[in-house]
Amino acid sequence: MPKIVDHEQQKIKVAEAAWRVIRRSGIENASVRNVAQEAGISPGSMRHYFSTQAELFSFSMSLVSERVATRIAALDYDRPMPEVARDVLHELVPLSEEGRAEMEVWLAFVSKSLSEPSLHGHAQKVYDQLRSAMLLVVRGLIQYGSASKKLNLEQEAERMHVFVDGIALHGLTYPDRMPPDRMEKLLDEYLDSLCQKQS
Amino acid sequence: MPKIVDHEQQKIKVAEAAWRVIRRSGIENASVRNVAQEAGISPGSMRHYFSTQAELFSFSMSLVSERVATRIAALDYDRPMPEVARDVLHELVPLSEEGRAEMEVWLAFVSKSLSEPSLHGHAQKVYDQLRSAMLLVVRGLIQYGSASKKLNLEQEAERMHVFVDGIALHGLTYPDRMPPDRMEKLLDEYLDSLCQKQS
DNA sequence: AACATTCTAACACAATTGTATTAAAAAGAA
DNA sequence: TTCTTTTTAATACAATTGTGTTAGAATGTT
Repeated sequence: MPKIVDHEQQKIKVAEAAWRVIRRSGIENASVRNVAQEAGISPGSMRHYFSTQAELFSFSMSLVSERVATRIAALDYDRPMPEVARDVLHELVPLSEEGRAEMEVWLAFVSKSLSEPSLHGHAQKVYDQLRSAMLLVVRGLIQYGSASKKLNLEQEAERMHVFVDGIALHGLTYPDRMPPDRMEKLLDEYLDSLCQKQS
Repeated sequence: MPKIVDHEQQKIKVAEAAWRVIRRSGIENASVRNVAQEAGISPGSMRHYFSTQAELFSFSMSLVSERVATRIAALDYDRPMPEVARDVLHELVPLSEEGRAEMEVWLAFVSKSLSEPSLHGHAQKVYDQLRSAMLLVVRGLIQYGSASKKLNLEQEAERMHVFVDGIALHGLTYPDRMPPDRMEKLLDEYLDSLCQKQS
């Protein structure tokens, strides 16, 4: 039968090329041709994986959230909850170069989703997943006994969500003012304050 | 002499047209022609005010921050500090339709500034101005006596900055999950907690 | 009313865009 | 080796892009 190329693998390769173009030149320069060139294939060939630019964007956006979700799922949860919480939050903030790349691209897509209905659904889905993750973290801290049982779960999760995304945004857009060690410090102090509220 | 048109006023008119295009169709569709049409003038005529698209973007971005700054400066500061603080933070979050419009555009520009060096300087300048505003608020709350004198000024201002921008980001990108009344509640509770820390 | 100066509008240009079509190349199964 | 099917590459197309140029309209002063 035919030449067998891992179709999915190829799509990932192209999507990652799209990421690089978006980081380097902005999403408005992520044209079919530019992305294809970055991926090292011909534009006509790329159309075989993504018949439209919208598909490419949708897939590329999903791949970002999938990567982050995979990394979080791969964490070691067999540890004291405060440590786990710390690691989870660290994955949601651009501490490493890899995380930074993903989040720069993510911000570009979220920003585009404001005027691009086809991307809006995914942005919302990830938002809800993140909120669930925050809920798990807060609940875990309480059950573990390090945070007060009187905390309002949803309220505390919402605050955590807002705070973490605020840090991520600052880390992305003002890396000089908000370098990785500063983000870490803010997160650690935040978790400490959460755990030291009187039970 | 010549036909006298308020040059500055005209530039503002064009910039506001650019905002509308950006909100409606994204910054990648804010072409010279589209913006000119939205402004009700001819493209060639627009080039008289902005000889290049980069100039238009730079001016439009600055106009956003200027508007917000003006509104904050126009607040009544002759009141108890907690009230003033509340009003200041409320201006930094998309509570009204006008505020929402400005911040959607602002996010588009900040996102673009990641890959557009010509916009990056302004984003950074506004960041520093915001941080100063946060410092003023925190200092004010402490001097007024509603917040503890033991608070670390810079640290508390940084937290406030992160928290407020997180709320703004959520309000922008997920207005269903984070409607205005929820933002207000988060801000109010945050200020309350700040003021109730033991002195 | 005539003039000087600014603004306007239309067109031109090469470059790039998304999408489509089509013929050649590649590669595993027979 | 031969064949079947997928992947590739090249080209085409109309539309849109940013930026220039240029001739004409508008307007307030003299």
